[in-house]
Amino acid sequence: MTVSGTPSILAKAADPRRARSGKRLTRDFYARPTLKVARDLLGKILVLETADATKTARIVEVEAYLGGRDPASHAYRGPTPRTAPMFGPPGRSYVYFVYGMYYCLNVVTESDGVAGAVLLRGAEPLTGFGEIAPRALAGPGKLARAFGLTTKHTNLDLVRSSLTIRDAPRVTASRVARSARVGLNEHATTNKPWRLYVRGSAGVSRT
DNA sequence: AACACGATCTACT
DNA sequence: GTAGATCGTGTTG
Repeated sequence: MTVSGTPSILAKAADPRRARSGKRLTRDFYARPTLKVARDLLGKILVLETADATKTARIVEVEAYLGGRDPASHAYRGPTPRTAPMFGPPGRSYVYFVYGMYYCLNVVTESDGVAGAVLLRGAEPLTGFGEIAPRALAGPGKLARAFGLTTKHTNLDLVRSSLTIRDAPRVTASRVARSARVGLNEHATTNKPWRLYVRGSAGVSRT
């Protein structure tokens, strides 16, 4: 921010939202308030490089999970072995196992020591899924399964590892929709509209 | 050591 | 719309 409110060239160059399509998102992108990171992750490209292939998909649905003040967050009651990544440095992965058969991928936000994460809930496959590629990865379990992610992929550094996110053009505000988060216990009052998705995308789990 | 349950998905009525 | 699959995790005893 500048004193006048008009972004200087330097401030603009430092803005983590600025488009650098194709390049890895850097640490400063993740080291921000969770809701802003969630919003800006829409349209970005999730990438996993393996010996076989490089899988890529466009992120179209996310949910923000704030730490200590968010009763729906795994981090609400303090760190445990499972949730430790949420309290660690930004730009890491947090993968957890649910319902005895599914994995969910999160991106860790906020500064080191402050809990926060964005759940990746839906994506549009782009490359690396073979001839019979699915048309959509709608739902966090399906997304993680399509990428072959397990708890072995938790706490990986997205800025340095083979699991990463590449920059891509920002989704326009008119195409972004918000709703309450999915699959939470009662606590309707605490279920804020922190689910963000791209209107009309096949990769969105529900509308 | 035992227990209750979950940031889900699929199949079936 | 509802039930069943299936097991790691956190909590309680």
